[in-house]
Amino acid sequence: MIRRIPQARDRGIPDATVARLPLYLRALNGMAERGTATVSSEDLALAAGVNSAKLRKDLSHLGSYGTRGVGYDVQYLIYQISRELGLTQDWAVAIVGVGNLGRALANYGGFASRGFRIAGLLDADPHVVGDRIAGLVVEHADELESVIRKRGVSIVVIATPATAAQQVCDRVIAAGVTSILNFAPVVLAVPDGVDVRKVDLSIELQILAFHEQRKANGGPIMAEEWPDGVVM
Amino acid sequence: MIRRIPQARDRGIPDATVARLPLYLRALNGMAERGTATVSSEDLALAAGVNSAKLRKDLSHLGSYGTRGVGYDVQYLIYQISRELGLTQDWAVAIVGVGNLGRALANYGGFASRGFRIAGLLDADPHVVGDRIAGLVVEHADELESVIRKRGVSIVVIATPATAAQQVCDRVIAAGVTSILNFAPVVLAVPDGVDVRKVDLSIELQILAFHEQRKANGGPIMAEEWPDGVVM
DNA sequence: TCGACTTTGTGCATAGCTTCACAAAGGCAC
DNA sequence: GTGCCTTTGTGAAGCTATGCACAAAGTCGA
Repeated sequence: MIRRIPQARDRGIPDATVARLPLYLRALNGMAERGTATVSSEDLALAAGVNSAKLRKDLSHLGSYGTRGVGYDVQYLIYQISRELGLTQDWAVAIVGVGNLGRALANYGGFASRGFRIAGLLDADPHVVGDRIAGLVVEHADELESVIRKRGVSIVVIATPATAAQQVCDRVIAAGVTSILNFAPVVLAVPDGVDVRKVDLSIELQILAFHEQRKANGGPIMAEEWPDGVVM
Repeated sequence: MIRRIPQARDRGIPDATVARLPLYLRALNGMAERGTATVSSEDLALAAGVNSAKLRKDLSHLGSYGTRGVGYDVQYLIYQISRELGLTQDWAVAIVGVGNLGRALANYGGFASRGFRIAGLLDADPHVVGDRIAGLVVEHADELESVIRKRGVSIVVIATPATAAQQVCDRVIAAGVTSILNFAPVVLAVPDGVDVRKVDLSIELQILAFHEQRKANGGPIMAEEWPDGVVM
């Protein structure tokens, strides 16, 4: 009865591998553009910023697509990874929340080129509704369910303020969506079977600050006590 | 001679733990705002979306800040986590690339409230230079080194197009910066001792698409062969 | 003061991920 | 063909992270 939702154990492709496949795909696309026909695991690993043994093991989870003594056919590998990731089909994506971040996402070219078609932009602010962004007219958030159903949206991007995120989340799940990309700084509560991925702009900075502090101090501040004057 | 740069083994705090501390901090801040004085590992874990044993083990790496039978003092724990992450000091951050994403970052309230002060906005486009965003005037990218040195910038956010990212990266490293948050879809090459964290808007969508495909098909497409008509 | 109750901190077992190192497999020159 | 060279794919080992389960440590009422 235990169903681990965000895991990729279906056919045994480890999550860590799935997370790196888009990286390999990007490196391969760059090579294809430059006309490279085949590539060794060593070179591809270098371009993707990983170690070559890891790359080979990752690819081996998809199948045996290399040729010993030669390497991997760039075009063929692009196809295989794309297929595995589900990028050979078209995904209709709706973006909820059209602030600066929503606009940045709507205009980001990296989506369309990978099979992600933006099928709707929605916002609750009447001042934003009706704006034309990236070729789409912003619709009112009230239309959320209807947009999802009519346009076959299967992935929803939440780029709303934190306060609205859970409500939007509940509604899109009720409308049948099971894949959500959340940019709002909240932990969304979702039922089993729904995948949520989270991108948090400030968490990354905080992790950097941690390392930067360590570099600067050569160790943590040793005063572990509560400083004077702070009320407990 | 092997120096693992992006690792946090300085005082033995695992990377996985460091990555979750900001999450706990956010949950704690919410509780503090609602006036909660103490919290159990169970409740805090619930709010942060992790399991309580993991939370306790994470916190135990920082020290023994809980009280058995009671829980954790919210204010005290906020202080300890903040200190460990280096958020009790002020960090000067420069954002390079003021497109939609750069603007979203500049306007994002989550930075200022955590000790990250935006000390500079830079762009290479003369049409953008001079714009006033979030209280700052956008400066020309030529000023990069001077802004970094004069304002004590220690963390740089790269929000430029992919083509400019490596060049910007090289320049900020030459100017002494060792912590970089990269939003451009490229793998940056950096020397030892420089931390790069990467946020990739399209990789997350691709991972979602993978899981969504698995849900839809109940397994991978079984045609593993190269489709007819595609040139190898 | 004492005993019942709560909750932390952690030893241990397990699962997952990374890396090494090498046999197996294919290409290529002659 | 044959033998050498390159590069893949993978077993095995080591490392990191997770989660259980419980002793230790504290609170609180009587």
